[in-house]
Amino acid sequence: MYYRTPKAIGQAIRKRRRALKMTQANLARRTGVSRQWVAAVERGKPRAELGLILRTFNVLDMPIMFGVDDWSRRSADEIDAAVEAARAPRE
Amino acid sequence: MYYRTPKAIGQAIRKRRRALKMTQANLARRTGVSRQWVAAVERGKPRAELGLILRTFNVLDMPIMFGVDDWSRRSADEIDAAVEAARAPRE
DNA sequence: TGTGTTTGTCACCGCTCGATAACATTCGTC
DNA sequence: GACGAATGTTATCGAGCGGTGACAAACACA
Repeated sequence: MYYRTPKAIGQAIRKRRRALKMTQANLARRTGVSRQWVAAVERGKPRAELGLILRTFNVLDMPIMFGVDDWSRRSADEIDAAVEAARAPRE
Repeated sequence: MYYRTPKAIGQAIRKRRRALKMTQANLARRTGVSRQWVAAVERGKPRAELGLILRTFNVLDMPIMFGVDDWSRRSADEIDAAVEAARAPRE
């Protein structure tokens, strides 16, 4: 399972948080961010800070790793199309 | 291999970009960001936007997945200590 | 060495971030 | 339904983002 969008990241965070029986406020306190920030991120906030996201991952014990697709079999146009499809407005 | 800090993320992006024989300018154009942004992120910029980071991952075909540690075997204090150790100043 | 490319860094600007505080809404349980 | 907890949402504020343009340093190669 790969995660390519802020929305997917947010859903993963929420799922993991609930699995650990933590509230947003609890997670926020441990991470060192506001409760509102957690709420926004779980709902897919696209412009959240990378550093805070990573700290959230650490608190939830969900470190990331990379899966690498076979680049050589894809054309530049295919890549551009995939990127465009994954691109969301900044809202 | 897990990636827990902005610096580790930046190094992974640079390594992958070079493996694909792309310049920063080339990657920036495909991702839809400035060349300066790519340079800063590769050097570990902690407050970069999540959405732009994910678009960079997509362009480089390095989608992320999560490894999950065994939460039940770790105490809250251990988690707090690990988080504190991983926490970097915003610079 | 000389030339072009790639990367690092800076100032400026418009815009949004995240924290805080407050209030509304939904959820869970009785 | 009633109650408290959890979550969603908004306004305000200081601070920093990312884009642009510019310049210098580092690098590659003939």
